[in-house]
Amino acid sequence: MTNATAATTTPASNFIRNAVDEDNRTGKWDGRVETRFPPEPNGYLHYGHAKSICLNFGLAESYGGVCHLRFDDTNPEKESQEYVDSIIAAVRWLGFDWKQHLYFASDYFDIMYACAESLVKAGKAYVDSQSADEMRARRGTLTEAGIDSPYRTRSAEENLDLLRRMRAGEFPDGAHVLRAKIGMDSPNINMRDPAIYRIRRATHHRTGDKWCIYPMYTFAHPIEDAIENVTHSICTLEFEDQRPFYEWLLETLADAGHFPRPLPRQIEFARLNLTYVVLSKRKLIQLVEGGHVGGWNDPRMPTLSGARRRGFTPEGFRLFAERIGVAKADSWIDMSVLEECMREHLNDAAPRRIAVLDPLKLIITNYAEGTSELCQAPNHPLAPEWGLRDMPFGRELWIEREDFMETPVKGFRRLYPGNTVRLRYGFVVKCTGCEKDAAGNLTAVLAEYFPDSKSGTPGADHYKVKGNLHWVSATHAYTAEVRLYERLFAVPHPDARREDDAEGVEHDFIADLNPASIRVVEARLEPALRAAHPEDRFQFERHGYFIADRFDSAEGAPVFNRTVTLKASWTKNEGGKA
RNA sequence: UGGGGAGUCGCCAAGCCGGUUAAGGCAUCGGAUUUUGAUUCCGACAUUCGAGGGUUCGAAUCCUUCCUCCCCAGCCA
Repeated sequence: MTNATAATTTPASNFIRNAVDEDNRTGKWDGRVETRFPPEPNGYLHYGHAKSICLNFGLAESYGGVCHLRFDDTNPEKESQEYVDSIIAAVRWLGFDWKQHLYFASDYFDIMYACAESLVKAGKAYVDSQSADEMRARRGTLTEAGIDSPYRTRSAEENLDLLRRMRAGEFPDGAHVLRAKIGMDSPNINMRDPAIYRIRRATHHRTGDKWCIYPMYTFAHPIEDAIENVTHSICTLEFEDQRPFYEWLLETLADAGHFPRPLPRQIEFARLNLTYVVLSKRKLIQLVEGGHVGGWNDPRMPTLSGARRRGFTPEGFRLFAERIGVAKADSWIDMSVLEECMREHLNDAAPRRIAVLDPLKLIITNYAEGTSELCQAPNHPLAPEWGLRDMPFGRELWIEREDFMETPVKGFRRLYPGNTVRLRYGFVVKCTGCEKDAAGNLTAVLAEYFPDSKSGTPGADHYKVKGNLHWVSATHAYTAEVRLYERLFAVPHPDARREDDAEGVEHDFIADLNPASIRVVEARLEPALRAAHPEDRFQFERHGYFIADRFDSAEGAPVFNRTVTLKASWTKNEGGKA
């Protein structure tokens, strides 16, 4: 229908595709493109990961290549199978397929260890017995060179013996560390003999207690890429300074015959920054542990599990990734861009339904009591093939409270005494007044209907009205819980420092939470909605897109989450185009 | 202050190994259609590419000086 569904066709030019094109031109990889999405299973995936996933899988997809799903599980203390499972579910939910390429860094521990021994034998790595503090003290600063460790000159034999005993468990945690031997005077701090293996007695979620030494990311990652024959290793900008070591390691190992050339190439891109949320794991944990949200999959959380419950769609994320592009400049994407991508896909994909979220009784005074009739409404205005559904009409209806004003503001074209509107897919009615209780509170709106104005009947089109309101029969309505979500934070940059923040103190982003990020209402839904299954998505006309909650819905009794509202160019408070 | 990156329309972002009028998307603003104040559709929207110099017939693209922002001193990834 619109471009949302065809969005995956023409990828825009970007520096990564240019690099791949260049490699293809020179025949570097014989046209092969192999990427990887390498999360550490130490938490839940968030919107930022979606960008990386779409980038890596999308790149492979468009070049006829393959993208691996690889778990970078080199730090057992922080990782768990639970995270592995949730990550697999999230990537699969996004619709990507890694074929048989599901890998774990931990499966390469033997090879990595062999590489370490190889480095030691070649005099390119040594066992340092300084404490972490001592190492830090001798690392130098940004402007001063570091100082060689007193253990830096150990012989290859001694280093090999020490490394083997490290592996054998002869030393306590922290007693030694294996370091690459490059140079303590490098202007790039990451090249000042980086640590590549540490002793850590921790049970690994996959290798158990087989190892008591674990490779560092710096050392492990390039090797993982080389083992898997990755061609383009795409990561975020903060690893740029790591690239010289990535290349040093792989060149060194290739020289020693461990890996064939050409070697994989690391390419860095700018990570996603989104307004109105926080994406740092540390802050997300605070939100969960502080009870500010209902958990990691709370629909307001910027996690992929939260997005799924919220009703966001994989297609929407892909459109988003394509729309924001990829570059090296730090940039901020407004949340409205993501929301609009979701609307675009949902507009195509979601059947229409009627829901009254803030019910007000409308009484059709000239409609016979105790009777009702059926009206037909299309499931999608632009897709007649989706068919029609029945909606009962009767004397008493529920309409939206905001669709009536006793004394209308300028530009208001809904219900007010004397005005005529169409009850969508039903009849044209003329407002005759309203009823109030003793306290003066509005209790019902009164109107008369025109029997010859029923939608779909001959002549019904002769009525020209400006307002089209949704409604649901009071005697047939399905009353259900509907959660109305809004943005998690009230400000665009919850983690940015503010003028009035105390010196040296981090801004309290919790204070910026949007108090209206969730509102639960008891809505009146059209009867057809009773049959919705978990994760069925709909557009509630004139409101927005909603999804039946996958966890809280019961058979025949779904509850709904609002994914995103429809765009609104008119509100009675702000006024607008009349 | 050392090193590594980045600065093109309100937000993204092509272009950048010099060459016609600076892609495209989003947003915005007009107008048309519309039984969702939605969608869709048409139209408008950077004499200017962080700033200043310079080279050149010609520069966003080359040289140069400067400014601003981001990243790096874990036995995290």
